[in-house]
Amino acid sequence: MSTRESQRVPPKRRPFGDVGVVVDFSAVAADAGGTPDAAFIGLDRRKTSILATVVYEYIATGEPVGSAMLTQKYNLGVSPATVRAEMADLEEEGYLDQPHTSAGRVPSDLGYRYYVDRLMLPETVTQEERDRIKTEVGRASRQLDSAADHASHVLSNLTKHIAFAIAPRLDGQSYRHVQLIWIDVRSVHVVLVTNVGVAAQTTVETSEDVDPDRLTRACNNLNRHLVGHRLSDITFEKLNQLSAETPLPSDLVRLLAGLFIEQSEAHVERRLFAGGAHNLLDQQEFRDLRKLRAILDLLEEQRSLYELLQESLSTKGPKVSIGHELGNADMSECSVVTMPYKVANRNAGAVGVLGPRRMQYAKLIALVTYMTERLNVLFQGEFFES
Amino acid sequence: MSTRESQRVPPKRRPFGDVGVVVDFSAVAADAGGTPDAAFIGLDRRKTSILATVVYEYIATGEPVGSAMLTQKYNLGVSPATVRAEMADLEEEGYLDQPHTSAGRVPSDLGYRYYVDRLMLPETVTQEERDRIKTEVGRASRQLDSAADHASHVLSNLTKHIAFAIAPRLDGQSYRHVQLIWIDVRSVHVVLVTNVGVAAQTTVETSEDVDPDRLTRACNNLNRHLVGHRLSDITFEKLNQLSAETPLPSDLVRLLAGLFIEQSEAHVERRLFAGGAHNLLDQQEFRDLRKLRAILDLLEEQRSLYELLQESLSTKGPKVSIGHELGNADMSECSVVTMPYKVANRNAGAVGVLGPRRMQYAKLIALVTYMTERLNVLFQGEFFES
DNA sequence: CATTAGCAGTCCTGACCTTTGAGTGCTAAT
DNA sequence: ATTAGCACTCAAAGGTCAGGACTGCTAATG
Repeated sequence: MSTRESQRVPPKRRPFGDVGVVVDFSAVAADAGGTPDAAFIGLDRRKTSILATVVYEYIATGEPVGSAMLTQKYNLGVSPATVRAEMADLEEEGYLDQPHTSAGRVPSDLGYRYYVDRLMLPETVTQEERDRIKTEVGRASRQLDSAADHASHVLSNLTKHIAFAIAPRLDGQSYRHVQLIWIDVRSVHVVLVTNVGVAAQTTVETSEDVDPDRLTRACNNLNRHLVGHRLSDITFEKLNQLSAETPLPSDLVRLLAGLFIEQSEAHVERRLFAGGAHNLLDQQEFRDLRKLRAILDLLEEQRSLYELLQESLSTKGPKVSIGHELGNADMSECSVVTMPYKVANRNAGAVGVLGPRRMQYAKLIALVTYMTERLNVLFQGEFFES
Repeated sequence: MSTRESQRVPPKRRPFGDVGVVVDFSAVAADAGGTPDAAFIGLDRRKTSILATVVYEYIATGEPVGSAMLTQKYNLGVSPATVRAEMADLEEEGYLDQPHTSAGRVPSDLGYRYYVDRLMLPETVTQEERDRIKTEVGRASRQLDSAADHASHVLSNLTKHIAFAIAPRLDGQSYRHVQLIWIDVRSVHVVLVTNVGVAAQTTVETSEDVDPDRLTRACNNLNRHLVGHRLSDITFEKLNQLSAETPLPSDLVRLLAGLFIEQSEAHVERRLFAGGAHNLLDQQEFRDLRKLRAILDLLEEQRSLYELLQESLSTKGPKVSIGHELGNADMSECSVVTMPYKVANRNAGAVGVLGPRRMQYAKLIALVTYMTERLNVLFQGEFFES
């Protein structure tokens, strides 16, 4: 029925084509794959198309979209009145919202969700984008933290949103080498190298005096005994035992243990990298300073972002969280795209992009996906020959 | 005359006392030291007092200050009309501005300058502030970059403004130790330790294969020959010469040379640490999003901040730059307080605070000064026994 | 009977006006 | 020299109003 309708009127311009819209009345069915109707759970074709068009248009313009404008701009082949009726239904069913009685419609969380899950067409990453990501990740070389740092920077630049990343967990990695560098009698610099690169570097103030020679011996001793072990297998007891042979300051042993094992809680702020907050200023939805504030505070605090990425660790592909799905009132006008990356074939970290709900989901998914692919390559293997 | 005036009227409250203002009609003269009139270049006593009060009040409230309000709140002992006349003079002479005909007065750059140079009373740092700075600087231990990073963080938290710092220059420091850590055949991790701590740590991708044993020998060779040298004395030629004995990949030699010598240009972004941009949101002067934008872009770019700090390297005490003095149209509504810190008794880095011109100059100077004192202590000496 | 033209109704937006009040500069009196 | 008094200015806040972009409803229609 509706399909016939849209074909009957000879389109003055290719329907949707001019504006690059992702879906049209007939195309939707085709895109749905084997069972066309699978795409339309709860919604008939025309509703689906209208929903897609509304979401697409709203993402593009940021203005509530009205029926007249829609029929005209997208050559829908039906009258505004019909579109209005459909929109009213879609609102009833919760896919659209109306800011006020005499305004157009705006997608609801559910509307965005439906769009993301079933309607939008995948986007690609341009060659320039690839290049920037590749070189930037490349520059991070084998420093695990720095990779996350670079990832968040380049992603925020490319997306013009806030981007964030966590450095890889260490527990899937294996011990290669620890270098204890004597700084002075009361401080030691520690560099931990795993099978994928430099995993940690930090300076400890010790409460006992340290002798340089003894430090070297202890260091050799550690390396002799621990090389090849998975970090998560190295217990505090084992370290203590090794330290008994060639004594190390207890602070140092504790620190090492912390590096190898604890990992999770204490290091939130050290492991999360975020950037691009200034991009929020360009988003019309954040012209309200209080909303802006709320988001910036969230960033500052880091906790929420960290948890978002942690959650995504257990997923496989990209994960989109829309508005209230984020479970945080302050973020109810935002969406987040996250995706885990692997170290030695195991999810070990994640990157994400945070922006207004009105974001280019497909594009961001493509970018985030490509970024994780590069990180996967960076971290994929054993770089040591052993 | 004017002094008698102010004494004739029995003050209902201690003049200026209640609001903690920094100066009153008689006090100004006293504070000026030996030659009282030295403080009043171009301005008589009463004008000076009024200027001081206007600046103080404006900094406190952010509202243009009018004559009536001033006489009343500060018990000046003269009538609003008199104050008005004086204000008109002060405006004439360029110390005050008037946003519009029917508004009160606002300090001009020149007004702030006069206030900062001659009128304001020094502020102190509270015990809490001391403690926070001390512990935070302490946590940085002997990592030079991390000290700058911590400094900018804690300063931005304490001041609620943007704070920034540059990591110390290396050229005054002397070589203690380089650790070359073999990561894989094509990457090496480099840790440079100087007489004050860990000065650099970075990973290089080499274009030639690296043999671990040879790397160790080369490393020992470097250390044997270079220990004790000032970094600025280590030339590219010398490195090449050493590398001839025990060959190192040319990339690595270049990197080392860069670490020791080049320092200045290439590393801007690596050496500047800034934080606290979100604090701008609370400043009423940045409610205009475009101004906010301009400042954030500046931050992003880093160049300007870096240059500000570089300039301050040649000064001794705290340096205050007000509005147009900053020489940057985008910053014409901001002021900056900077101060250098020393490494081994030589200016080697600097910290700064950036905020609206309407800032608590005395307080910020106190905080910045204390911060540099702590950094000086951290970096003051030779921590090695040699 | 799904669709649609027509229409009344809603309500945001922006332009324009008025009022209010804080603050000024001038002047004449002290 | 100082100040009380006064007319004047101008930003900010509030109120009114027309315009316009929508809507939902209804009756007509192929």
